[in-house]
Amino acid sequence: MAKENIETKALEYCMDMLGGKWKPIILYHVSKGTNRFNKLFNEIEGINRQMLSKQLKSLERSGILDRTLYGEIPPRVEYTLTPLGKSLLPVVQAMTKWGQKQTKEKVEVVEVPQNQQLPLF
Amino acid sequence: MAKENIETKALEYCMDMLGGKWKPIILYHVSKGTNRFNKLFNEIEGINRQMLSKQLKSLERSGILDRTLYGEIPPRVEYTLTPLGKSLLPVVQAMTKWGQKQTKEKVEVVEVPQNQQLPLF
DNA sequence: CTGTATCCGCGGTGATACTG
DNA sequence: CAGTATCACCGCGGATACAG
Repeated sequence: MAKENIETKALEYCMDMLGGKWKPIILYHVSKGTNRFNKLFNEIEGINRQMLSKQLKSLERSGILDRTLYGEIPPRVEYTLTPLGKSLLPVVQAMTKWGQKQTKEKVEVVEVPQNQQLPLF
Repeated sequence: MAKENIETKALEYCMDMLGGKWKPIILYHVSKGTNRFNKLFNEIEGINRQMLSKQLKSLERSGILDRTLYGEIPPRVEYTLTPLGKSLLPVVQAMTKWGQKQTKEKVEVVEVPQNQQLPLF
């Protein structure tokens, strides 16, 4: 032992933040400028209010989103990315890019040659 | 409607592949060259055999891992990344990098200035 | 060595209705 | 407009034992 894996901890930490079905999607929409509850609710297909509320609260607790309540009638709430949330966008973007590539290549299944050693990590 | 969100679908697709507690961690270890069952089992702290088996099978079904069984006694199995699996490494790497940064900055909490508009997406 | 079988708790996820 | 309350399902994740 003794070799406590730093990368593993980092991955776990990240998955704690981004885990679940909705969080990356919410982050994406907020990053695009959608910041009000019902707007998010309408744009995110398949979610219901409770889920949206729960996930928003979770993201808020994690320090990824800020929630601003304006004391108006009718009430207005705006969600914005914190600096921490913004730092997460490259990750979301990497996931998006990968997903787009795959869903596209479903059609044009090209023979992918065996890649050589990737020097990642 | 009609505005079916491509990025959202891409994100969902990616989360289907990488979702759950263990998959990114397994991918990371396999990418580092650990490819035998018990080696993975020993290196991944906190997992049990069934979970490892389940996740490996799931990754195999997703086309992310290849499983090679050598007809030897005792049996030997090796897991390797498929091209699809390799294409996923940048995503895992992005998550790792983010997680490392955050866990480090826990100590040296510098005042982070308000970032200007990020042109992501 | 490399798994599978069985059993189970808990929480993520969800539909619906109600509230300030 | 922006949530919360309630109820329920289901499968992930896990402990332990068994198998080829």
